[in-house]
Amino acid sequence: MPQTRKRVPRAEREEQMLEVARREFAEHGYEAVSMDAIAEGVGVTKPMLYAYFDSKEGLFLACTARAQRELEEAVRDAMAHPGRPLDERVWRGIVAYFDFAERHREAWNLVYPEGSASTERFGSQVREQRKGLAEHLTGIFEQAALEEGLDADVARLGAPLAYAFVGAALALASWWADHPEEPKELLAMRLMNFVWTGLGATLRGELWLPPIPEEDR
Amino acid sequence: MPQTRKRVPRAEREEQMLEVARREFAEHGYEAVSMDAIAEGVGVTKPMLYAYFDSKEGLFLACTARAQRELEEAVRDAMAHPGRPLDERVWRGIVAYFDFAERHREAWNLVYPEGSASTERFGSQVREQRKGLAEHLTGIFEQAALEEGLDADVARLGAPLAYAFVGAALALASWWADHPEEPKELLAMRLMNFVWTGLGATLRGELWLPPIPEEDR
Amino acid sequence: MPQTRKRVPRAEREEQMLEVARREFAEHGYEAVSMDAIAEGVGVTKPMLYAYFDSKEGLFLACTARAQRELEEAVRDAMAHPGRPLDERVWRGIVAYFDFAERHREAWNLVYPEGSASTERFGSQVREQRKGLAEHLTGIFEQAALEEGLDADVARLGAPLAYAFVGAALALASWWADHPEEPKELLAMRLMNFVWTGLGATLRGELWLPPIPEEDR
Amino acid sequence: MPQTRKRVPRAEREEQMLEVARREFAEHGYEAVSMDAIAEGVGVTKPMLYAYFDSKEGLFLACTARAQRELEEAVRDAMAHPGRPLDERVWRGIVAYFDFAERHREAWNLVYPEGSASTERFGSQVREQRKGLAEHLTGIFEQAALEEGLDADVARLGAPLAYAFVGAALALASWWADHPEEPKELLAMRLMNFVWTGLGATLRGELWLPPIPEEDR
DNA sequence: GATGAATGAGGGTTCATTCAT
DNA sequence: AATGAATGAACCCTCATTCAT
Repeated sequence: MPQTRKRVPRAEREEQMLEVARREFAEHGYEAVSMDAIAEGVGVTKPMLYAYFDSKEGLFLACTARAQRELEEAVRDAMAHPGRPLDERVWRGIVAYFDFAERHREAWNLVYPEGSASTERFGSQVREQRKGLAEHLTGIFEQAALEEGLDADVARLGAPLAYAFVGAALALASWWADHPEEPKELLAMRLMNFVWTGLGATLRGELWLPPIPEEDR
Repeated sequence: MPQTRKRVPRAEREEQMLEVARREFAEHGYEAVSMDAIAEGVGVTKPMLYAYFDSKEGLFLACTARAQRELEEAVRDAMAHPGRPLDERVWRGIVAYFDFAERHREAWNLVYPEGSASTERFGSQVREQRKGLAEHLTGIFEQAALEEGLDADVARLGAPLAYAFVGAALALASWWADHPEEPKELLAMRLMNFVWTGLGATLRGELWLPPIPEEDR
Repeated sequence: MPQTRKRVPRAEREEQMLEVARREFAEHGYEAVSMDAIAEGVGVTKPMLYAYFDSKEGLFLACTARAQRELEEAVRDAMAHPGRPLDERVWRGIVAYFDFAERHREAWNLVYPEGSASTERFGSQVREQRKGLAEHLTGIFEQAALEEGLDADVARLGAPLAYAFVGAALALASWWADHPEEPKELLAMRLMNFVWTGLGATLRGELWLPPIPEEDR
Repeated sequence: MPQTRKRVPRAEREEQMLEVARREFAEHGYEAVSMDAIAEGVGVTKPMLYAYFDSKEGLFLACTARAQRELEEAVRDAMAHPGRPLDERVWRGIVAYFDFAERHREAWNLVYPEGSASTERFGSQVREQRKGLAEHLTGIFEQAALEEGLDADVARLGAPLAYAFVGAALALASWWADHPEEPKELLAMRLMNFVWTGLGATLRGELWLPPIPEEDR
């Protein structure tokens, strides 16, 4: 005789589930979290989880997708100042990025599960989701390059650099986790300095060239 | 009657085990690999694995530690040209890095399990191991900065930048996995350009400063 | 707000449910069918199923009982030609039997779930229902025997033979499923020839006797 | 710390498992039996079952295959009296059949799970196994027919009749379950009488023809 | 008449790990 | 040095069934 404990409308329950699941997944990783644990955390029984999310995989993917979307939106919004110069917009993006890492640590861990939450076999799917940010940056860079009068070929070089950029930011945020005393703005400034000069030079077509190896001389 | 299948000296067996385990972990991730599968791959029975490595965790950590060490050594060796200028040494390091990613994909996947091999709950331990490279770079940067006459405080700024540097390299290597047509050297050059100018400027004390926000004016 | 989707009178709903349930049970077997699936097939929610049939078991039994009744009626009706000789009546019964197997495959599968729909733990109940046909035949045989002047004791021998008869028919129908090219009438004729001569002889008191075993001689 | 309770060689354990599983499946049907129950019956834990039989399905199929083989062999052996006339050989087969049903009730129930042990979705596989007996009979009938000088076309008619035969025997054995007071030999004689006359006539080419339907006259 | 939300119970399967030989 | 036999503990998932509306 099923004891119906509390009747909560679907949307709300879904919300609760996502919240708990996100926390658990972020903290322990996909494999280490059991559906039982999540259910208990929500105060429901397992079948409800399956009724709403079909499978553990489904629930996990729902969590990451949402976290991804939130991060992307935060950065996007911060950069959406059409009239302003590119460096300022990038700067705002960086700040938003670190801000998000600080204020939504769980979501952030799901997006960049560097050794904390595992992405396991979801690699492809999660990476696909993750591309969003880099692609967005790529677009901005290309456009900016074109506006500055560079030709399309050079502008297209921006793509891998956007990825490198995001990677640098990610690594810095990771480093930050071990040095929480560092103020966020200083961190952002560091990244900006690190990245902006080189980026600017590259987009302007300046080139560093490798020294001719001794053995080739 | 326990059939002693083949008597193989300890060192050799250990080698075989590490090899198989590394391959399996790199390809499927920690959780998805069973001790059964590894034992079968080696051609031994499970108790042997436990006799040599205590636990699954121990075996896994042995794999990552070794992979980590190999990558580190490769980069270190490449940079060990005392007389040469810093830019050249960094350049060589970058090339060695990408080279390693290309030629020892399995080891590389264990070190940077971006969604393929999971690090799962070993986050802390693996990250600890992983620090090696960035720390090494940090040391080099600091020393170079001192040699260039900068004071120690400024030099210490190099640390987070070294992390950012490695992060950028990692992201670029990831991007590379999706664009294998790109020649490795071009990639390395891109990273060098991206990173070197900014790094140099930073180490020289030049500073990009954020625009004063409108609302503060 | 509980959305009352469609108000359908009880009898009609019951009909729909039985139809869907029969189809599902016949195709996948009792255990492999979930109440969810049936409810969805009908376009109702599960509680309705329970309101009408109490339990899964109840629903299933309702399906088989009905299928059983239909088959029985078909054969009965076909044999109900009081004036005609017994062989003709039996012949008509056989034809009706195969006809039913062909035209109401689902119902037939529920009655004789040879490896398709499982009867599972309902063995006793379903077998009880299934007896109907054999018992009916028994009655006819007995009556015919009496009419032919045989005494009651011999007539009673008809009972097991009636079962054997039905078993032979069933097996032949199963064989038919693998040889659908065979015309139904030919099949019926085969069965009739197979069964009628021996049956007639038996009812007439003729006897085949086993050879005296060598070891007894 | 796994408490190794008793060490039993593989072959023996396999035997135990098959025995228990057969009993359980025969009595309650596939779905109603849990691996837990079987394991407990054997005095082992579940993983051992999986180590030896891969899956519940595998275990079940191993049971039925063996039961099938045993029954077939019993009947085959009984009929293997090359010099003797066909009727005697068939008679011996029938007796062996009922004998088996009586003495190995569990195995028999697995082969003909008429409402007791369910064959569920294994229909095709089990039926395939089951064909053996009928096919064997078919062969014997054909050969006998040829020996009696009938032409091949008529002889081939034997196939469906062999199935009908086996079906009749099965039904009779089922009926027997409800009338255990009946001596096995009498049952066999009944079947023989029922079946032999008709079969003989058919193989001799005699034909019962349906009466011309009234409406066609 | 009808529904959405909920549950308890259990089933198959897999795994890391170990004892006895 | 090596193995075959064994286990305890989970885990994912599904199902029949019901309460509150």
